Amino acid sequence: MPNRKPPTMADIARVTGVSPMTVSRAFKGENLISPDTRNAILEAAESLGYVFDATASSLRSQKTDFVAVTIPSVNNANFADTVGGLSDTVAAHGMQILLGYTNYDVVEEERLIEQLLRRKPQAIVVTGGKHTPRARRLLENAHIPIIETWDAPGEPIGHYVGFSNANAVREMVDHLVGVGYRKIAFIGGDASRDTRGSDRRLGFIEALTNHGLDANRLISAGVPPISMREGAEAMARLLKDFPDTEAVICVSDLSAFGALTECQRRQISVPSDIAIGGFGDYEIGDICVPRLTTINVGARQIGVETGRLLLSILDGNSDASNVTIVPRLIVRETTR
Amino acid sequence: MPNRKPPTMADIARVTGVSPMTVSRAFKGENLISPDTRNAILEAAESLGYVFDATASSLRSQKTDFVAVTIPSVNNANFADTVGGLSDTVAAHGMQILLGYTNYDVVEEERLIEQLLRRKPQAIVVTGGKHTPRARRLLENAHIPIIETWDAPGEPIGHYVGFSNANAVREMVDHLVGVGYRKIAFIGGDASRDTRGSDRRLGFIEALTNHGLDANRLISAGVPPISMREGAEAMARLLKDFPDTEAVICVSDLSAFGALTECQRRQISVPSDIAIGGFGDYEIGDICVPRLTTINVGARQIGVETGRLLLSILDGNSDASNVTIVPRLIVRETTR
DNA sequence: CTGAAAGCGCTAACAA
DNA sequence: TTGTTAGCGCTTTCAG
Repeated sequence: MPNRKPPTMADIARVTGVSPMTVSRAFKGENLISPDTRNAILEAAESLGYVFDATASSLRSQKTDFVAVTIPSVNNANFADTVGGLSDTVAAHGMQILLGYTNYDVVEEERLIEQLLRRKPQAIVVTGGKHTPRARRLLENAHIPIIETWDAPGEPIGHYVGFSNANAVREMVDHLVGVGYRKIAFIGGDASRDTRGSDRRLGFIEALTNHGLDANRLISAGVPPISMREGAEAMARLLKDFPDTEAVICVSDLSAFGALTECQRRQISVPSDIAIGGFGDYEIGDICVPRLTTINVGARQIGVETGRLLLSILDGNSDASNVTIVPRLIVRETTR
Repeated sequence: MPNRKPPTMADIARVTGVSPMTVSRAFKGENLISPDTRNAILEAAESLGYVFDATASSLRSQKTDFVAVTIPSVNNANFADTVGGLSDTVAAHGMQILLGYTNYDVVEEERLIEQLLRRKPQAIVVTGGKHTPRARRLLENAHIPIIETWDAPGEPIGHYVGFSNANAVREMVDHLVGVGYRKIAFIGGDASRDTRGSDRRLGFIEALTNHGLDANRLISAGVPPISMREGAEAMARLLKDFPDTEAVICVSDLSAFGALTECQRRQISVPSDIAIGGFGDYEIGDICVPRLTTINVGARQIGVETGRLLLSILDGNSDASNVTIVPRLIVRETTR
């Protein structure tokens, strides 16, 4: 019958005839104790089925090697790419991501941040720059590096790795106007929840206004995140309410693809009858027929840069600087 | 100037004039101490900016409330749905997901499992039923509930919530043969890495053989996961190597959609010239034109059931039983 | 290169 | 309802 309790360093110490401290050193690194002792310890550990207890280590050393991360949704290729880039970058330094989903809701985000901070992460990465006052306070009081991503926040709490969603859309509007489109619409979600979506709509309105064009062709597709289906439904409404629309910008490639399918169902030709622009450069936009004009915001890059920034700060580089991502307009086949 | 060190329960105890134990009880629940004392403690905590230390709590109580989870890829809507369902289910009981990505590699999975076990999770959920011998041993020795998902493993380590990938594809083959298709192909990834993908290919071969049909139209689309683009490339190869193919089953909806776009680019009509079947019932398959015939495996349901099973086991229900998911064939427009 | 002592912040166990 | 004592398993610190 196997022992009820899992072995500890003390058990290994006893078996090997050394002190627990030596066992600890054996696990910590290569050159802290003699190679022979170390080998004996590691062998004993393996044969006892020892598993290092990160909880005890964390408590004593006050280092968890956790990085807390909040994203709006699990199921979004853009945020998944960011988390992937971040995870790969920090995992190389032995750090673990602690992930939570806000469901595009700042109240849920506050609850989540509180939960995550109890785990004593070494740093926290949040998506977006809008938080409840209490969430802001919690973050400020945590005394760990804080990185806001996917936004260039007006008042950053700590650092940020982001870009201006408004400017990105503005660039697309400028391009569309430049090639001759005048009656341009926007499909996005309800304004209140998704701040990045709102910023994109704002950029759209400002850009059209700057060109002296009407910015009243705004279709709300429901509560974020906007699905492909909601994009299709919004396109149906757009075609009904503003049948003379020449081009439409969608809040994401997913809704843009949905809008494209609606056109296909109605034998409306894209881009000759109507042009479509997306946002986010998802895989689908590069393969669908016709291929989607979109904006690449370097989702994975955001994660990688966030990881680098964070490691640099934790490394004592206190004047590590923010990263501003420059989104790239990618003109493909859904616009002329 | 603010205090350097964050406040502890001892600090709250001092301020409130009670013992640390009473403070601990105040955070634990409603009815352990008098309401007045509790309120005073919670107020003091808030004004001191206290944050509960889950690390210390975990060490002392030997309960981390972590659930470790390994999935092949961050960026896959099916696995994201599973994690979402699991996360929602266990979060209601105060548990936190600890997520890791194997990149479809059992060696990476082994490394990951070792890392995750150091955090002393209460349970571990792995995707798939194939592991390295050492990974198996680590899991068995962990003495926590183990749940294998997305597969009905031949030799389960602990519990499982899964289905037979082979049977699911078999069902689709039976349907296709039933409606008259005879020359049927399969597009999938390299056999070695993705065991679920291999099982699907196996099911394909067995089913065709059972019907007395040739099962030699096998196109390998590269290293898993197979992207939309790789699906398109595989379709191009299929059309070249086996131009008289009547129907093709793809290892996932993503590759199926890619295959569909390749047909669209070549003015090949689906399903009249060639039929396409997918796997996984991703959102895209329900909105693309024409809509994709596919198999729904209840990705989110797998997560929810896994969460329930796990909570039931942790609740002391030692004879909690495995869950076998029944995949549903969804016939839409890409097959006749 | 190795060891002894102490303690990280919390809570189990027992006592009042 | 509240308090006291001890200790979870590791590592910091200091000493050899």
